[in-house]
Amino acid sequence: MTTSSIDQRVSLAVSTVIFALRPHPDTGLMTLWLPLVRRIREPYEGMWALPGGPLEADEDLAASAQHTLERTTGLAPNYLEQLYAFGNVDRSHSDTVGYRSSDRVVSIVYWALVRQDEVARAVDGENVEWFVADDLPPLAFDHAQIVDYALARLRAKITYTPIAHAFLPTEFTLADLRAVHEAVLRTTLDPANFRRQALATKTLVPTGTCLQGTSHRPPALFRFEAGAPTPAPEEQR
Amino acid sequence: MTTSSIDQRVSLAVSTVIFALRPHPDTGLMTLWLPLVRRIREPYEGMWALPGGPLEADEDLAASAQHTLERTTGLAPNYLEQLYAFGNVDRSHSDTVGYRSSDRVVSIVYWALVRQDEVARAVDGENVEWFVADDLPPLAFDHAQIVDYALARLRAKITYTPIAHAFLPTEFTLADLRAVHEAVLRTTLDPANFRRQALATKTLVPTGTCLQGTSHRPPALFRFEAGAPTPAPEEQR
DNA sequence: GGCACTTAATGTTGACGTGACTTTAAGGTA
DNA sequence: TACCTTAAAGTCACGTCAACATTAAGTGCC
Repeated sequence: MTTSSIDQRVSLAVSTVIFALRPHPDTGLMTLWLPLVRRIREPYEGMWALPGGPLEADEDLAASAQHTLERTTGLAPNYLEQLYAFGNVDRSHSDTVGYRSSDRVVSIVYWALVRQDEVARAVDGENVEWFVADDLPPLAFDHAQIVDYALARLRAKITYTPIAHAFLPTEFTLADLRAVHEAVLRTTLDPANFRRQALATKTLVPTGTCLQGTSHRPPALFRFEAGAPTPAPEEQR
Repeated sequence: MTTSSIDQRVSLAVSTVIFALRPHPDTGLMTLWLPLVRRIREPYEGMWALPGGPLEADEDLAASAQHTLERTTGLAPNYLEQLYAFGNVDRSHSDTVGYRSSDRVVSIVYWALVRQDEVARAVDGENVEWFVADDLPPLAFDHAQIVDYALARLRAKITYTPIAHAFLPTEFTLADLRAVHEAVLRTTLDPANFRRQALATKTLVPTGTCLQGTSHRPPALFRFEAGAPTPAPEEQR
């Protein structure tokens, strides 16, 4: 039915959408950011793209994502999950740009969350820059759609799974946790109701201590319940 | 950090977990079945495996899944969605069997649903056989885990998304729809409550007609609301 | 010290969804 | 006509949740 054309080969890449929280320069509000890498060769030379690279023959998929991440941005993610495998034939030149790559690329895309303090360690190198997730420049390939999908996934998953802690240090207040939700979902949440829901999940363990040094009633500190951070199905059992 | 060993290459395959409903031979109850293909070469020769094949260079991922499906089982799925990309290095010889394949295989796995009347068209060839999804023989590679994951996904998704209709013809009664849910989830559901929930989704359109020839009150017929059957993210927008 | 101010934490109330169950409707069959 | 079966609609108690109110516990200012 389908005869493979000789001048085209399928190669496999692993890319990652990495989310982090930082204050917005204008508003000062906590906002979702992600690091992008500037392409230094055709196609799409000079444009911004997701960090990624070819899959090495002796690397697991998730390991490949982590290695490229470490190599390009210096980041160690606190949460990593497979997003989707993008592999349509036309995706290299989907933006109607005249570029023609001889190789067809199938990208297995992961999405990752990093802690706020980890962001500080990030290498802001020559060709790596952070952008506001909801206000990105034009991206290479189909990476804009991929980011959209990752954003939708993050926003959906944070509402029914305790992944917000992946943005936070080991000890945090309920206000911290709520701030993460509000930043990700871009809404305000009722503190009282948020508390009730958060405590109902049973994934929060009170440390017994309170945060001191506030100019008001000191909030209780919590820790996230130990437990596997959503293992990939290949690692299950 | 990682030097690719010379004797190993990464190749890409697309496989599919196909679900269909048939009465169980013993109990007569509606049950989940899936077709498997007998392997005719090493590794795992003679064992049962998911239908699949190498990705052709000019084929989209979903198209590849559909083509292999058509080729091996003769089936045309009514629903097709990407499940996961399995690509760990050790997955070819994960069962401690002595087989050694020189190539490493990354499988992009889809899951599919076929209508009951479509199952009749299925080719029950020499090397294709249907099995009860929850009572499978030992499978080749890591396919048993893949099926488990697909089963979990199907059971989770049918509870919050209207995909049950993919098993049914265009017109059906609420009892038919409920029977699908009961077969997939292996439970009994309260008819009255199921009706309320089903109608609340607004995805069911009454045809106005009733099913005749029953030895009791004739049930109303419904049609599924037109609408894209969960497009893959690459096809969105 | 007393008061204003801020956030933490707890309580209250009404709307809504859901599971278990009951009642009525509409056919066929003995 | 009595009876059986399933369809379809209705009832009720319970739990969840958004919205709002109240109390608790600190700081800073006069």
